[in-house]
Amino acid sequence: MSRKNISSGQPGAKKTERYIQPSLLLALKKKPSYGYELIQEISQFGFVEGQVPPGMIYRHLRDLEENGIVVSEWETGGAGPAKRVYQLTSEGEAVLGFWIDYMRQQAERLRRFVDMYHETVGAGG
Amino acid sequence: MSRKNISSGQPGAKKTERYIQPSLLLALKKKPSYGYELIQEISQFGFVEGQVPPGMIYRHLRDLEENGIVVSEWETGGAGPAKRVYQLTSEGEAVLGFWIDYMRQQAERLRRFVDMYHETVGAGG
DNA sequence: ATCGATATGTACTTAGAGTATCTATGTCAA
DNA sequence: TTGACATAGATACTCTAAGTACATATCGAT
Repeated sequence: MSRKNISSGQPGAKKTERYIQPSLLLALKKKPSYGYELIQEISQFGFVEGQVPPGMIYRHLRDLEENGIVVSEWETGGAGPAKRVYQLTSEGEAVLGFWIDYMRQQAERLRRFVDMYHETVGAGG
Repeated sequence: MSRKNISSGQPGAKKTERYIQPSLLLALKKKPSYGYELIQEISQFGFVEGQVPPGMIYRHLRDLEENGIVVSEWETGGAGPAKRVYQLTSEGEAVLGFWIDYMRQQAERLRRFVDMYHETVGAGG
């Protein structure tokens, strides 16, 4: 087919907003955690279907740590290989605060948009 | 500075969800329109600050037309240079419907996320 | 000692956003 | 009648971030 997949750019297609960073931050606010566990935790928030591939999580965590939003330390005790346990910094708390603000506003914009759609349809469009 | 800008990936920073495609589709559902006018129209929805650069709009419109979501025709009458006027196809209406569905769900997820944050904070986090 | 599960990490590719620039046409005024 | 300006559309280039695949290390069980 020369024609591109019609679903490119549509909602369930590929590039919908996944909110991985704020999900990690909120999970870490609840309790310090590590990569593999965070993969499970953030699936609860519902922004991603299935599980986020580990590579992405570790990339995010590394990035967050470089920016002082989280800090980590190795936890060697316990079963299995050592875990790198992350926790929020106070800077991270602030960043999460910004995210929450943005997300509340975004939710509001989305609701307004959906309302406008229904008004348009309802008015005989 | 070797350290990357701390705001990378944060909400007001760069890569927040802009919903340009559904904005174009809803604007076109309200009435057929053309590039320059659409730039004005979609700013009302509030997903982008300021105005979207023309290049992006035309890229989107071309993409939408390639996928049969909109159709266009030249309107030579009227003042100024000719306008390429777009309108939704029935397929486009369906796509907008999917977007609306997704956006309502996304709004719901965002609200839940924000609620969870406040529960965490409120519970003494 | 080797196999699988857990856990973390790196490398490669590509899609999409951002940015800058370019062309064309009509209007208006000098 | 031409030259500047506003409108309108289009394209090319760059760069970031997401997606994907693969690689490494450790521990426990058999």
